[in-house]
Amino acid sequence: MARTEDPAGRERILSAATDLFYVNGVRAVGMAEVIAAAGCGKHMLYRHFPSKAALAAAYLRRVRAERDKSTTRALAAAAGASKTTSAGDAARGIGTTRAGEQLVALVAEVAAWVQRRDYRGCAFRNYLTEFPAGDDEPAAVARDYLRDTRRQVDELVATLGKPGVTGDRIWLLIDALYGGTGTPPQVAVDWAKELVT
Amino acid sequence: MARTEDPAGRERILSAATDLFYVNGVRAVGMAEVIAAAGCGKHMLYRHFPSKAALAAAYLRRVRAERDKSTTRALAAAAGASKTTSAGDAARGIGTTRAGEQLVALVAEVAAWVQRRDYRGCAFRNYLTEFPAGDDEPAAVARDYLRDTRRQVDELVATLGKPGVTGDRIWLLIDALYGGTGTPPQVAVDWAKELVT
DNA sequence: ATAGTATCGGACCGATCGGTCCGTCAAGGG
DNA sequence: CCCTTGACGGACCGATCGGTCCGATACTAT
Repeated sequence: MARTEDPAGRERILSAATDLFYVNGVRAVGMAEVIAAAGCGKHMLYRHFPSKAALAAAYLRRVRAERDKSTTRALAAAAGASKTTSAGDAARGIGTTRAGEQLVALVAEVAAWVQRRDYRGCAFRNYLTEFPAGDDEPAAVARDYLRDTRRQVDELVATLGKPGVTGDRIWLLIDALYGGTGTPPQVAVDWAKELVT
Repeated sequence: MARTEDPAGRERILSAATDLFYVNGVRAVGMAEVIAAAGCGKHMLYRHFPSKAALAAAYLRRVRAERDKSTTRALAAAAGASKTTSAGDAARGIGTTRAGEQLVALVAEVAAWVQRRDYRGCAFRNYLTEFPAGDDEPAAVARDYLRDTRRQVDELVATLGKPGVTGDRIWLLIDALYGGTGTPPQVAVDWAKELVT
């Protein structure tokens, strides 16, 4: 091999694709646009990502990793100085008051997320809207994310002693935040606080 | 003129386009597909709708008309046997208890809407997701709908004697319903009832 | 210095896009 | 009866899509 195999090549490509896909939508962005933004050749792109679907899947996985990290951090902070790393572990073995605080923290984390500059909706919901009949790899990544986060809420609510409708209501608030059309996100956070007390 | 000028031609085209656009997304549906589904020639289609954007705008206007009719009917029913036709008139001049019932009726109407067979999200939100930077005619129709319905909620809440946050919370429930990802819609309706009592 | 290899960037492919144009045909009125 | 009129539907247009291929280039290991 001659050069160093591409040190940050894949990262540059995926980073550029992430920005473009999220801001403009996956369908609206062509591979040529990604190549131009990444400053590489077609060779490099198709070496790392053999198709547009593979690139889109990597984009969604990247967003998911970012979301999971932020969520896990928020849950851990709400659980106190616990050294738990996975959300599932955090949900189990913590007192019910902790579970309530964690649910509020979960809603607050989403509220903070949707207030980011250039927030343009949930990347996973957006993808499923763009490809409603899609059964390809990125669609699976998107659906897995929604299923897993929904399960995360359910587990926390199960730890809490509240009636079963609380989980649905928390998830209602999260859905509202992700698809929000102007309502101040703090309203959802305050409402979640009332819900768990 | 020879033939009858096209009695239901425009209707057939718009009906076919509405189904295709809503189910598969505007971007994913080509004009040839609309033509095939409508069973007409290209001539007819481009006579009634000079461009795809015009057809998409007509599609959204059609959905809006359907939504407005259903909403107005629900509001009138909640206001009693009033003979008001416009939602704005219904909101004004009705007692505060009526306004509360109307807000619940509004949420219930959306809940019923999202439980329709083959519901695939809010057509207006979907379009804005597919064309995030769109400043064309259909985007304006979509944004107008969201703005007007939001204003409708605000007016009803103003009639009600509740604190200002109630309007945001009602709208939160409506946003959650439209972008819902599995939560039973009745949960939102029940929550709205608690909210206005 | 030279051989070898990885990258670049553009030519190129077939398919499809929205949109235009026109030859053909059927129907209704003089 | 013919003749006007309008719809059909396919040919066609330029542009763009995702994806392949290849010549030119530049760098590294020997």
